Amino acid sequence: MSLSGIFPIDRWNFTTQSILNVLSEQDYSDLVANQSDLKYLKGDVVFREGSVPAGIFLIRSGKVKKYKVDSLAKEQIIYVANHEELIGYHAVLSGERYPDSAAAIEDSLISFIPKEDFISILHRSPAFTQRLLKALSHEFTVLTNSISVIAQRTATERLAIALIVLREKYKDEDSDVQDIILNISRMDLANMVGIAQENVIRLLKEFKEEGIVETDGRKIWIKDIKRLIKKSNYK
Amino acid sequence: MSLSGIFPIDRWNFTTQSILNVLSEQDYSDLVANQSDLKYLKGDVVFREGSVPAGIFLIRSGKVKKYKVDSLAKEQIIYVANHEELIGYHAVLSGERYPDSAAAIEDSLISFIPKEDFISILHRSPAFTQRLLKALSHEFTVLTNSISVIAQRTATERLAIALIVLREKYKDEDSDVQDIILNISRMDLANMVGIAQENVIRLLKEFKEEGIVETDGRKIWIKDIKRLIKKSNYK
DNA sequence: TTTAAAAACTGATAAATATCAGCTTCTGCG
DNA sequence: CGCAGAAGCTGATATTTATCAGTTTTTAAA
Repeated sequence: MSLSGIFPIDRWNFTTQSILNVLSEQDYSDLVANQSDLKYLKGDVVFREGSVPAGIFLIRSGKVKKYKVDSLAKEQIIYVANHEELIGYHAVLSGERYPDSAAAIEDSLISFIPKEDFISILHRSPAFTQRLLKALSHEFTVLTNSISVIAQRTATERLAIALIVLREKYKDEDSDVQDIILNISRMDLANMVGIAQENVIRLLKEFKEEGIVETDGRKIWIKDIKRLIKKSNYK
Repeated sequence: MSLSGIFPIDRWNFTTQSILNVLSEQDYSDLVANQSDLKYLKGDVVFREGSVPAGIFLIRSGKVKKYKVDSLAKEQIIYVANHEELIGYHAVLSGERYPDSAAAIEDSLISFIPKEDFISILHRSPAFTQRLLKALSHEFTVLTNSISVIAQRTATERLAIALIVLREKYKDEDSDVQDIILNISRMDLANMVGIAQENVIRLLKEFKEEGIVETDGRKIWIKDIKRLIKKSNYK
């Protein structure tokens, strides 16, 4: 799962994608018995920091950003969740309010599962519980990684890392196209990397001049992943 | 548990301190049956990033920093664990190598519990598993918080927050002294806050001139927690 | 108690990043 | 299609933070 044999991409992704695989057919159908499917348009909020969780969300298709909003209205994106990922379950498990918010960054189809059903399956299936423990522990690795990078790396390195991670998320499984197109705003990029939006633009320009990326309007093509990894200065 | 009714201190602390309370007497004694107590001197490494976990650690007394070392040998402190806290269990649960390192920041007494015993109790006690799920979910809140603050706040605000959080950890439960003394090096502070050590010193000087802290050699007294919270600009 | 190493501290300067104001280009909607 | 609002872009400047090259103080070991 290592990208180009150098960049440890698995340290940047949660593994919630396969969580539900450990459920028996019966357990799975019980879990989703009362689910409701909802369409979210780009920008729509799924849940908001500080509110009380009523259940968990399973992303059927699309992409969702998890973020915190600072007192000064500055947004920090913590993670971008992909299709098949589970979100919003931490707060249910810890019995707290949501510590972050979630919003669709592209049109998404998301199933809502009431927390009672989630908890009931959790009590019934030790395998599911074990799988969740494993997933949460892996998340710890991912967040730990993020803290260290945000605190210690330069803006250029951080942007490079963000692009590498996003490339993986935007890679369509069944196509072998080399140039992956990222469909993400400069603003969202800035909020992932923790720098000003203007600086994202300037750094992208730099990458463009070096042939690492190409842009057309708001689209971003990754042209040279090898040099992007070099830019990221990873390990 | 809210500090001065303003600063949400619980968002900065893991809740592993009470994890073992849910165990029955039998389970607890089985868990610690093969434990070995070890003394760690200030600076001693407990485990190192990248190594394979053989068990978990229970801090009996003292304080331990969890940190990542960057490629350029820069250290980022992720968390400071206090007595009664459990560390090193994520890697056991996720089946990965340690994603971070741990080292004593003061002389500590730490019990090592073999991973087989930990996992066996985990399988035996659903209450323990639930408690761990809860703890891990809460950790998610704490790390999320850290990411947002490190990425978005100024050095002054971050240092203020670090001091508030440390004050809580250095507060002796059975004394009602107002001035809490922090026993932490400027370097460790710098590595928590993600700024240069020289700037920690300059900011501390500023705080000193404003009567918020006092220092004597490497000791730091928190004199005015209210103004420190104001400095942190929290919420 | 002396002393060498480590940690704390200082001022000057360099580098990185943010902010601001304005301009241009996209994009979706009537 | 045309148009308004949003997003992208640019250059100048301000601000923040890091780096460097020391000096002083503290600590712990001989």
